[in-house]
Amino acid sequence: MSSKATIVDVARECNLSQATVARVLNGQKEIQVKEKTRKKVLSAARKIGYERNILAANFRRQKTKSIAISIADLTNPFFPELIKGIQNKIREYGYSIVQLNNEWNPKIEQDNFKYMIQSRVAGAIISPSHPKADLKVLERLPVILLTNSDEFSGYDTIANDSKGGMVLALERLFELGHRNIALFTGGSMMSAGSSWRLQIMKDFCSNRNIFFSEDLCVKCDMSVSSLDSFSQARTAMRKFLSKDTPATAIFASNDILALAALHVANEKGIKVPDELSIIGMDGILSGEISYPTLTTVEKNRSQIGSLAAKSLIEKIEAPVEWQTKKIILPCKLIERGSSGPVREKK
Amino acid sequence: MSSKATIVDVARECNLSQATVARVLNGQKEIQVKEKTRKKVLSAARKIGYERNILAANFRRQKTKSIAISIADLTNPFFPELIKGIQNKIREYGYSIVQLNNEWNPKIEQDNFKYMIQSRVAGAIISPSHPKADLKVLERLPVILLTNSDEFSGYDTIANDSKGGMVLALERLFELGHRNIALFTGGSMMSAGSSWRLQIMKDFCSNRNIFFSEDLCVKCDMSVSSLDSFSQARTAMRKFLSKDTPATAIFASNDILALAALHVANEKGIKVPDELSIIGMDGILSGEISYPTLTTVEKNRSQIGSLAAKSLIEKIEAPVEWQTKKIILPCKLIERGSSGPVREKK
DNA sequence: CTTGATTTTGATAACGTTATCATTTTATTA
DNA sequence: TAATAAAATGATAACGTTATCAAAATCAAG
Repeated sequence: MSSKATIVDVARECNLSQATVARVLNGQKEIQVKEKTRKKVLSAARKIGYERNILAANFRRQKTKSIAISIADLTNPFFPELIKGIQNKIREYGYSIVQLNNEWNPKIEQDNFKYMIQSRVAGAIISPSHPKADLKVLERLPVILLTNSDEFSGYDTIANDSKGGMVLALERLFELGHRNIALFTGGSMMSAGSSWRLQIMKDFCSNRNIFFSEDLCVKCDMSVSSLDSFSQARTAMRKFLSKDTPATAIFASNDILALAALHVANEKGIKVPDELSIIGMDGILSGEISYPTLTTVEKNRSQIGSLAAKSLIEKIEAPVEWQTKKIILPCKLIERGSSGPVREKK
Repeated sequence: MSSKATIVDVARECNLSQATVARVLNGQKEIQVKEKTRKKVLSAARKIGYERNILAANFRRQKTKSIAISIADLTNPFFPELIKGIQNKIREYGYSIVQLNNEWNPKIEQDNFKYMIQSRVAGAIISPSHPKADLKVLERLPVILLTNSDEFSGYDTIANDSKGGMVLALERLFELGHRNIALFTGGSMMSAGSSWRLQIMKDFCSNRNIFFSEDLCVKCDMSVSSLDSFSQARTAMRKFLSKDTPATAIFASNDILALAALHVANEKGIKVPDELSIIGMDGILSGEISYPTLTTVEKNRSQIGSLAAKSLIEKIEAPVEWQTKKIILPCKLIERGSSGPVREKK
């Protein structure tokens, strides 16, 4: 006697039609059934151990209460909190998460898209693994993209205002008296590169009339593994320091790079922040427990997740036409131990 | 003309029975159909844009190709890599992941268990959120637990040999000349506490005939948030140092605690590892990028995930009786920058 | 060519729910 | 109380696949 009891069994047990039983057990709104019969049904259901067969329900409705999350790599510190934000939001609405990772492999990503369609997920939240990810397959599926790339016009997107965030950090460093600011960037998988960051840097420096040279701009190879990136950034930092640069501050385009710079500074006995200020970007855990703790431009991943989930569910359940939305969230500067006022170099 | 084409449509298109079409399109082994008809079916399917309806297939079979992962908190650095390991393994077998988090809330955990049953997942990998988690609902579901708690006899379990790992660290410290080793433990959600660690410590010290006192044993409150735990552990470390302890080394039962100790040591100008060796446990990313990098007893989470997935799939697809397995994986000592030979204190 | 074995194909009944009507019961009003 | 409206329940047809068995086609051997 496994969990085989069906709605029909319950109906037989309580002498009611299966339609009525269905209304009580799986009906949307609690309307349209008498309290007395409801009780009768519920007790019968409990008695014979009825468990709803979601498979049958999904099949009949031709849709599920699942939403797919497609990301490249869960071990990227960016994602877990994001997914947590999504999870907490969708739980309220009774949806569950199908987790799809692609390890930066476009082929796997494509397969995952196809799977979403075939398995009739209700919608998807996608962090495209490369700027030209092919979303054609997903035509009719409600989708929210986690990106601010221009490549995806016509899609709903949510992302942080990285440009604004960068300016936030630069302005703060300026305020603290820094006039020689280095820029560490990593050409990531997603962004076509670091060109826009360089542009912002140039603009910023010329606006404030402060020194800038290409020497202050360090390009680090970003790998798919945080650890490899860290190691490569350390090498870049060592090389940078060997040039005896006049920089009193570093802005790094992500926390891993910033922590690498911090690590080498510690190694070389350079006092942070007294001799060198470092600001990163993202707000990962490691930056909160490093020594000193890392000042960073935080991207509120939990909030992004939560908003993405909310938008997606609205889109899924929207009765009428949906207006494409592009949400850009401001970043927040979190000042911790790695930044401070500039000090004269002896 | 949405993705409505069914197997019947394909059958009509190519003048074959739907049974034959089904055999070609969704049949398990490629046997039992002529090459000529196979071609005919495939081209017809492509022509009218047939997409398999997994919902219908799942319903008919009364089972899915999904496996559930139930954990407490995805932002715990322990889990992402674990899930990655699972994901990579199950992809080979065509399964997908339903991700269920419970935020340490037993009620949510229980709901998640129920959902697993109702949605007919093929199996589940569960990290119980507390030692007495109620698994009765899951009776007939193939399940692998990620725990080495004794509470779950009769279940398949996989976990690292934490006890052996701890001894590994202690022995190494002894080898390096340390004779005053402090123990930092955090009463976690799962383990009934740190009592067994204390016991191992006592045994170890008495075996080697080295000094031990309760003063060398520091209990830190572990919170659900890594950051809170970190902060509480820092307080504990400061208090510990204020007692001017003779300890030349610290073994911490997890990396967050170890990093907190390291952080305070840096703060106080205590040279690690010259004046103080610190060894943690887990092998989280933050320990690889801290300054100095953290020596730790690594739990290979990716391997655990991969093994759990493999076991689970074997169990799911096992035609006959399944023998309950309890797998305990050895830990590995990763020596990095925070440990070294003892040095005479002046 | 026949016969029998084997491979390939066809016809059709589930799976358990939800949705759509039709029907009955109850409530409301004149 | 009759007539009507409203609420509650019942009967039943899908949804698209897979599984089972029966039928037809092909092959092998005498």
